[in-house]
Amino acid sequence: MKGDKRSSPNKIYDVAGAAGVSLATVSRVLNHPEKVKPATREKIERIIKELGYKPNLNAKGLASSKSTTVAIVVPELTRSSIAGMVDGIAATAIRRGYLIRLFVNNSSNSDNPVAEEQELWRTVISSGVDGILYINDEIASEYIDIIKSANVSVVLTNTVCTDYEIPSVAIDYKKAAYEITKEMIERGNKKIWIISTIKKYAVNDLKVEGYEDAMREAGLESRVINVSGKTYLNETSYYEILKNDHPDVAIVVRDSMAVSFINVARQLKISIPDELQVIGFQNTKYAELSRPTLTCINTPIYEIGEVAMDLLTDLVHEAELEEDYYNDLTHTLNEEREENNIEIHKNVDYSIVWRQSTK
Amino acid sequence: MKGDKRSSPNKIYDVAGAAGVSLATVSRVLNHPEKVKPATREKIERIIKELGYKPNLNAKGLASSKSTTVAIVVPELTRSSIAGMVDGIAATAIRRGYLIRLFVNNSSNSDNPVAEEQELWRTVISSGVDGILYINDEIASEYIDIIKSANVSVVLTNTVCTDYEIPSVAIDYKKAAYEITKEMIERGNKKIWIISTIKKYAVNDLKVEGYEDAMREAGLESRVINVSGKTYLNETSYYEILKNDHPDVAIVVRDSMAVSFINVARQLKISIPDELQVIGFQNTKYAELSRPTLTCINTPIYEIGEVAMDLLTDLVHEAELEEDYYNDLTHTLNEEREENNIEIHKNVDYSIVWRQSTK
DNA sequence: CTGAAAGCGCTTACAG
DNA sequence: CTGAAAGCGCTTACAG
Repeated sequence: MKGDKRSSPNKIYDVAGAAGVSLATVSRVLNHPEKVKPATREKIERIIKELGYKPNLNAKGLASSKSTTVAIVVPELTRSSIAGMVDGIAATAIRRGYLIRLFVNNSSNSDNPVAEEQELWRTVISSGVDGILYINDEIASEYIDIIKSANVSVVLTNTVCTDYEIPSVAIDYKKAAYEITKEMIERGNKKIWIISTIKKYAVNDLKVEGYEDAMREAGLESRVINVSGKTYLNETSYYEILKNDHPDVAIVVRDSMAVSFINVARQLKISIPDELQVIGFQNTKYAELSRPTLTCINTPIYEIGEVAMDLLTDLVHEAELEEDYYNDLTHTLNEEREENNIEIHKNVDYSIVWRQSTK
Repeated sequence: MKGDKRSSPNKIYDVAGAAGVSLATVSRVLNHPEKVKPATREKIERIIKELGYKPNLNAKGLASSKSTTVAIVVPELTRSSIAGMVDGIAATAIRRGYLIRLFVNNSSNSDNPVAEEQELWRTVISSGVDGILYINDEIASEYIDIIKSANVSVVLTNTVCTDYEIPSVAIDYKKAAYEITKEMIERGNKKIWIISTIKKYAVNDLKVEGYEDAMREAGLESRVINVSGKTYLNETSYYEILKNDHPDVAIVVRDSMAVSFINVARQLKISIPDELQVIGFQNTKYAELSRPTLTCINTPIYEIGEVAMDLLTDLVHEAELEEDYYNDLTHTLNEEREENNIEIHKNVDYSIVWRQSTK
């Protein structure tokens, strides 16, 4: 018969019994240790350790309506850069004592993406998390109302959104593209192209805008080329383009696409970086394994994850304090409420890694 | 004042009230619909939809001691192949109605890895999940006892383990290495090397074993070269090796390492595949972006994730049925219990993708 | 087929 | 500083 050796976990009652106190006191040691006499507290802490007691999260969540869990909503993890962001989030979550509930957002592959994603938001919100980190290219207005009417903090993580009220952490891709373009112009290059994706990604649009701004300022003509993100498709496009003409500099919105571009150029005997310089975005391992190695805008996605999780945690704590404040009727109505000083929009700095594909 | 527009979610009471039934009936519609009269059921289902009612998971979990949540324990997601596995798991989890709790296992970076990982296991188990998917290179015996004494199903996912009692889903790396080595021998190659990692990974040891078996069988001499997994370190090693000598075929345990190897060989004017053929494991995008493109053992990690989650779900259901059976005292003691027919060890097939790095 | 009621394991005002 | 007790939102025998 199964289950014989299966030990059922210790309850808070067991700890209380072993310590000779009531379960209320054990609970206090766990949640408000400052309210418990040090001697009692230390004894209970010792027993908790001895028994390996871990509170039942469902019970705790139900009683306190806090789950110490945040949701992460991501598109596929294999999508470049998502995994690194989640690693950053996870590391910070552990540090700040939160568990993670993972939702993979597959709505873009659905027949009815809007309905599916609204349903996803409802599922996420009702799953009882304290906060939500949303990662995507962009977020559509259809979901903003759902977010605002829900009683949870949300941080948009590297996700383009026009609504200023929703907290966000991002990289300023437009500025990055602007600056690298300007730098290449200052180095004497005039014929600079940008290579983006056929499929509209808000993030890539920003890069194109930054590029176009720099070109316009310098009185140079922009050329935006849109190709597939898939290697086996874009190589054909690259070939068609490069067999006739090539720029001095190509800025490519993803580094895997930049490596394909280099491969095709080399096949056509276009010398890199002498005749053609190539710059990618992201700085994944592709850049290092390419020959010549690829110069990149390094976008610190791990750090984005960390900053986003830190911000979310701060917002959750803030919301709890606020709730306590309004539940506490002892203060007078006109009493000054301490200001919320959390900056809800943060940018993480990018850097440039110069390698062999530029001169 | 914050919170004005925040709507508090509907409770099961609200649904019951709107439908004119007791909350027990609503709960039955949710959990045992066959026990409710169709007319009543349909009415309640309609109201649930109208109200957008979602049960509180903490309450549900507490009352039923089932969380419909599984834990995934992973090393860093950026580690090659992990993200793909998690995507496979997540897709299957949605299909089978489970939520995911994500734990990133950082114990290998700790001062006291064993203690830290034991603590992690306790945290995972006590978090009240119905099942656990554990992903790693291998699992040490220190944790097996914890697993066995816990009241949850665990599936080791692409993780080497010598204990036969713990369910697992994997790729037969040893067989894959054996077969590709044999194939290259049959094609007339004699000087075949395998390139593995300095750091011991159980998964890579299996590949080396398979290679060595095939070489021994053919009466050929094995040569195992261990280098760093990091591109900027292994390129130096490759250079030192290749400047003196090179094999007919190099089998490399990771495709990113194989691409580095190709890059160094080309730099030394060793012609690929004419003088040197290179084969990698995994078949990530690196293989496609390499020049020449890289022949690979394609290890279907997404499918591993799917199969593992399916197996876990089956085991969880099985455990529930079993529990019901033993709780139901109406059956006679000698009555035949239907046999558990779940195969707890599954292998997922690999394939070979032939590209330009072999002839 | 349905409802009243106990109970899941916690937290937290409240009273002392 | 501590304990008795109510309550969080569900599930599920039990009785009808």
